[in-house]
Amino acid sequence: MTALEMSTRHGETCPLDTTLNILNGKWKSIILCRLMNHELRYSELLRSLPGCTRRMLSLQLLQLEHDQIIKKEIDSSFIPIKTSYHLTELGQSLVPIIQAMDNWGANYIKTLNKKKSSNAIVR
Amino acid sequence: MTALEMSTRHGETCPLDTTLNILNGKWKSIILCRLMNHELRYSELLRSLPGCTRRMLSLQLLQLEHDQIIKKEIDSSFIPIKTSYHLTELGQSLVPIIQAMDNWGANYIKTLNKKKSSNAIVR
DNA sequence: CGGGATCCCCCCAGATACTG
DNA sequence: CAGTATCTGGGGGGATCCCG
Repeated sequence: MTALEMSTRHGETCPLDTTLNILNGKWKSIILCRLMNHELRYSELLRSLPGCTRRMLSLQLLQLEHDQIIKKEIDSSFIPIKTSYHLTELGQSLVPIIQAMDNWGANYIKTLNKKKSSNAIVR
Repeated sequence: MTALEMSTRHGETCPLDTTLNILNGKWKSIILCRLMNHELRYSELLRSLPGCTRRMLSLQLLQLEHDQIIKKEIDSSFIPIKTSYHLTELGQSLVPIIQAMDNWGANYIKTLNKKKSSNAIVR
């Protein structure tokens, strides 16, 4: 089921939910981070995601592909075959949002840490 | 467990993950949408979220509160007591991101629909 | 190398009942 | 009114094996 179908099955479509459904997934956001600058092969992605199983990587990649955020390229002229993944145009258009969320997250973390240390002083 | 703790327990902290952990949750995004413009009471929120159980609403509100995105106000001078929820400053700072994600989602949906109809013509 | 199929466990969330 | 407590099942995800 695509992110779009997920967010439209309840009657009214909430575009925000569609976006979150696309990014929602244990490894999707970090996968997109990895693919932001250059394409990567399956095994390269796997190695760059400590703790991610092959099953999970495949599932997450499949969903991102169904949502047309990434595209798979297969080079079967060699054995063993090589596959690589890269962002589609739609995926590229998501990059600014991802960066904005990353920036916001960094600021959020800083703010919380600041609060914590000032609380420590009060104590 | 807060969104920050969730995203830091694996060693390296990914701010993007922190942000997504905050928004990640079946009802959180739509709750934030409801609270974007004005505070709301618990029962008002519940009524504005068809399909959301009281249990789920309580859990989601609790998490958003722990992440310091929203704040609960209790007026116990009356019986029955009245509680209301509103965005914190941190929560307010998230609004532009939410709107950007909403806009992107709307465009995404349009793009997919356009593709689908052009495919229909080809067929 | 790059997956898919299968089994299985645990946790999330729904239903229901109770409370200050 | 504004929540908690308890029980329960269904699905997400890990482990393992298989395949082109």
